[in-house]
Amino acid sequence: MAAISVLNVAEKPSVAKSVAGILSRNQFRTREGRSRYNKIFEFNYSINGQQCHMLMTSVTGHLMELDFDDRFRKWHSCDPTDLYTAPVRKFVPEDKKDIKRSLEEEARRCQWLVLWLDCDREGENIAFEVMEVCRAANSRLTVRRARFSSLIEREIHQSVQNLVAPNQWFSDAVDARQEIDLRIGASFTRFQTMLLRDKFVINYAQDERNLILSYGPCQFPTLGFIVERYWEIQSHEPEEFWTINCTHNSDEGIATFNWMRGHLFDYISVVTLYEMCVEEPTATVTKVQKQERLKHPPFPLSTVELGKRASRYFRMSSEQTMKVAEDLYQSGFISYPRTETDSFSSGTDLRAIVQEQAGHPSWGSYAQRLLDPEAELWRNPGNGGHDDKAHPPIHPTKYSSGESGWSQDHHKVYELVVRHFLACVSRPAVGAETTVEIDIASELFCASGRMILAKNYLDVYRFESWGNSMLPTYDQGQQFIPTTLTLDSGITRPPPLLSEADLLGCMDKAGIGTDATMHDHIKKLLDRFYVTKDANTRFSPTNLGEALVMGYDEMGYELWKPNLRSMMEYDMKEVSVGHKSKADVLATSLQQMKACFIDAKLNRTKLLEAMDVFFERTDRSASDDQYATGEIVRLCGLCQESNMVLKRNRDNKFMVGCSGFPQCRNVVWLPGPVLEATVTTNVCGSCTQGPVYLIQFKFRQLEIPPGFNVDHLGCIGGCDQTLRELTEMCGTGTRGQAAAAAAAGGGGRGRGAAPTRSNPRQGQNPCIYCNQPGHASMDCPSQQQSAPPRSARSRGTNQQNVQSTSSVTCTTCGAPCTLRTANTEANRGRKFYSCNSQACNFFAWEDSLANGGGPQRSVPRANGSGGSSSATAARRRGGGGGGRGGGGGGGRGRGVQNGFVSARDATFVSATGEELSGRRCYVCGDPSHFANSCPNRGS
DNA sequence: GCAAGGTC
Repeated sequence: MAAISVLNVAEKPSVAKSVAGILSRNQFRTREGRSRYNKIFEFNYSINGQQCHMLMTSVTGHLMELDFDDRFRKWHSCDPTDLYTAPVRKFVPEDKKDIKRSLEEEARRCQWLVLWLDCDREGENIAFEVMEVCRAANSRLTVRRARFSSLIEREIHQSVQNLVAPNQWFSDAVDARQEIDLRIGASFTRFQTMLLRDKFVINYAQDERNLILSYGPCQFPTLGFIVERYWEIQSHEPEEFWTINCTHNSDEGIATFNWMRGHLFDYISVVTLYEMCVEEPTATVTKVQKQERLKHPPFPLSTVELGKRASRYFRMSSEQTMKVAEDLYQSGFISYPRTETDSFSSGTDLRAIVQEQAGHPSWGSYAQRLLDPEAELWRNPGNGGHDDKAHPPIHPTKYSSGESGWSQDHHKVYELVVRHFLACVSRPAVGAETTVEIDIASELFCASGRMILAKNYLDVYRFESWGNSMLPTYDQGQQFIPTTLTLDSGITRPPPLLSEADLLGCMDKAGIGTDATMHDHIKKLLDRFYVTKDANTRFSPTNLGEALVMGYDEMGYELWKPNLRSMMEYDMKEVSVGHKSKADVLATSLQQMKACFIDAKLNRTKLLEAMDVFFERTDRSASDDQYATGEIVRLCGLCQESNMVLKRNRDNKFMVGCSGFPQCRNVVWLPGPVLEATVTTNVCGSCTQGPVYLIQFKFRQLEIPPGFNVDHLGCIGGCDQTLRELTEMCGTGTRGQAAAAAAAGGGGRGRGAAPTRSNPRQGQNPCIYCNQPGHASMDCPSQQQSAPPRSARSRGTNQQNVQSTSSVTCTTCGAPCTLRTANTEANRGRKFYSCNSQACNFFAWEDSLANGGGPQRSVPRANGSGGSSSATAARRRGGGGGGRGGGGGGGRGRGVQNGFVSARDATFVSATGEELSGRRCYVCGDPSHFANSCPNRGS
C-alpha cells in the first residue's frame, strides 16, 4: 500500500513540535513555511496500518476574524441599530495570510487533514476555520480530528489511532458567541461614543476627539463589579457597636478572652451585662478542648489562581503576570500558562518534576525530602474539581536557578510556580489547637491558642503563614479573677475596594472572560479610563466609568451586570450539546439585544444626565446641541424616536412639534396669548415619562382673563392646569382650532391627554434586584423597607410566653432564655431575658415584653441604601433621584464588622481586689452616676 | 475607530 501524505495542524507552534516529537520519537525534519513562527515538521508514521508521510504544522489561535461588510464598517455609514442585522463575514486578516498560504500549499499535496486543535469550543471552531481554508485548496481532502487533553506520549499515540469527526455543535457555539459579541459591542460602542464624546469635556486622553467609550459584554460587567463595590463603600453608614473583653495574666503569659456573644449594637443591653460581670468578676473555666487542626496546601495551579496569587503575593498585575508566564512557557521553564485545570491527570509523573528541582539552592533540599519515603512528606495532590480537558495545571517543566535574561518578575513567577507545585504534593501543616471557655456572671468568654506540630508544605510555600499563639494552661473548674474586664466599642467599616485578586475572583465566579482573556478585560478598563488602580492593586471607578454605569443603571438595565454574559454562556452550552441551534440562539439573542439597544437610545437622556453629574458640557455642545440650548422639550411620546421641540409655525405662533416631522406629525399647540416662550433646563417634577423640560411663558396681558399671571413657568406634559384653562378659554390662536383642546394634554391628535407612554422598563426588562419581570426595580418587593415580620410575630409570642412567665423563647435563634436581674443603678432589680445560646445577641426587658414591647436591637441598622445602587446613584447626584433615594433600604443590610477602629477609655477596668464602690460613669468618669444615666451620653 | 477569543 502506497504511503499517503497527511497534513496535521495544531493550534500553536509549540504543540505542533511536541506532537511531532512524540509521534516521530524525535526523528523529524524541520522546514520553514510561509509564516516564520509556524514551522513544518516532517516524519513517517503509521495510522491504523496505513503508512503516512506526516506534515505537522500549526496556526496561531484563530485563523479568521468576524466583521461587518465593508459598507457598515465606517462609523457614520449607518445607524448603529442596523448593526443587529447588517451582514457579517468571516475572513483571514492580513497578518494571518502567511499561514493561510502555507496551509493551502501543503493541503494541495496531501490526501488527509488531521486537526490537532485544543479540545475546547474555541479549538473546535479553529478546526473548522483550518478546514475551510484547506478544503478550498483541495476539495478531495479526508478530514479527521485528533482528541487529546495533554501532551503525554501514550495519549498522543492513542488519539492518532482513534481519529474522530470534527464537532460542528462546538464550533457553532463559538460562531454564535462571536457574532453576538460583535453586534452588541459595535452597536453600543458607536452609540455611546458618538452620543457623549463631543458633548462633554473629558480630560483623560491626549486627544479627546479620539477617545472611545467602548462597550463590551465582558468589559462592562467587570466595570460593574468595581463600581458596585465603590457604591457600597460610599453608602456605608458607620455604626457603633459594643463588646466585653477580658484578659488574664498568669505566670505562663497573657490570655485574651473574647465575649461569645460577639458584639451588640445596643448600648443599654451591653452595659447591663457588663456591669453584672464587674459585680461578680470571678471567672470559672467551664471547658478546655484540645483539637488537631490541619492547614491544607493549595490545589494545583490554574491561570486564575496564578493571577490572584501573583497579585496578592507580589502585587503584580494580572496582565504582567501573564506576560511573564508566557515568556517562561515559550522558553520551556513552565507548562502552558492558560489553563482552567486544577488537578493532575493520573498519568503525570509528578515525582520526576520534583526530582528536577532537587538541586535548587533554595528549595532543592525540600524537593529531596519530598522524594525521601522516610520523611513522610509526600501526598498526592488534591483535586480542585476543574478540568478544561486541554491543558494540565501550571507546573515547572525545566529546572532553573535563574537565567541571565530574567527580570525580577521572571524570578518571582517561576519561584511561585515551583513552590506551588512542591506544596501541592506535600502533606498539610498540622497544629494543636486549645480552646478555653470561661463563665463570668453567666456570660461566656473564650480564648484559643495554637501550637504548630508540623509545618510540612508551609516549609516550602513561604507565601502562606500559620502563626503560633501561646495560651497558658487552664483546667476545667479552675477559678480566677480577670486582670482586665473592659467594655469596648467599635464601629462598623465598609468593605475595601476590590483588589485585582478580588476582581479576578468575581469574574471567574460569574464566568466573565476566559483564563486567557480576563487580564485583558481588566487592562481594557484601565486603557479606556474607566477605572484606576492604586498602589495596593485596588480599583476605583473614574468619573467616566461611574457615569456610564450610573446611566445604564438609571435606565434600569442590567447591561453592566454579569447576568447577560451568564445567559449567553448558557445558550452557548445548549448549542454545543445540540439542544439549541446556532440560528435559534442568534435570532432570539439578537432580537432581545436589539430591543434593549433601541430602548437605551430612547433613554439616552439618562446617560446624558449621569455624565452631567461629573462633566462640564463642551462649547460645541452648547452651541450646536439643541438639548443644551433648551429647545428640546421632551422625547416624542408618539414616535418615541425624535424630540419634541419648541418652535413657531407659519403664523408665527408658538407650538411644540416633533422634530421627526413629516414622518411623525405629533404637535402640541400652545395658548393663543403666548407672547414669548423659552425652554428652561428645569424638569417637571410631576410628569414621569422621561424628562419634560419646563417652558417659561409670557402672555399678552390684554388677551388673558383676569386672575392669570403674565409670567408662567409651564409644562406641556399634561399636568399643567393653567395651560389647560388658558387654552380652553382663549384657544390656540391658530387656524386649525380643532387641536386646541388637546394642547395642554400634549397629544395633538384630537382631544385627550398625551399618549402617555408607560415606563418602557416595566414588563419588558426584569427587575434589577430580583431579576423577575412584571414590576419595575423601584417597586421590587425584595427592596421594600422591611418591617421585619419576625419581630411582629415574636412580639405576640413573647406576650403569650410572659403570661406563663416560666419560659421565654429567643425570637432570634429559638433557644430558651434565662430570666436574670440587672445590677446597674438605673435598672437595679429590673428583670431581663438573655438568650441561653451565647452565640446569640437576644436581650429583652421582662416588663417591656409584658407591655407588648420587643427585644432590644441586636443587629446593625440596615444601610440607607443597602444593595440599591440606584438609590446611591441618586444620592451621588445630590438629590432628587426620582423619589427613589429613600426607598432602597433593607438591601444587603449588615456592614462589614472587621475589628475595632477605636477602643474607648475603659473606666471600669477591674483589677484584682479593686473596690467596686469606686466605680465611675463609663462615659464621663463622674462617680455620681452611671453610664446609662449619664447626661453626657449622646442620644 | 467598535467585541471577545485564540495566540506570537
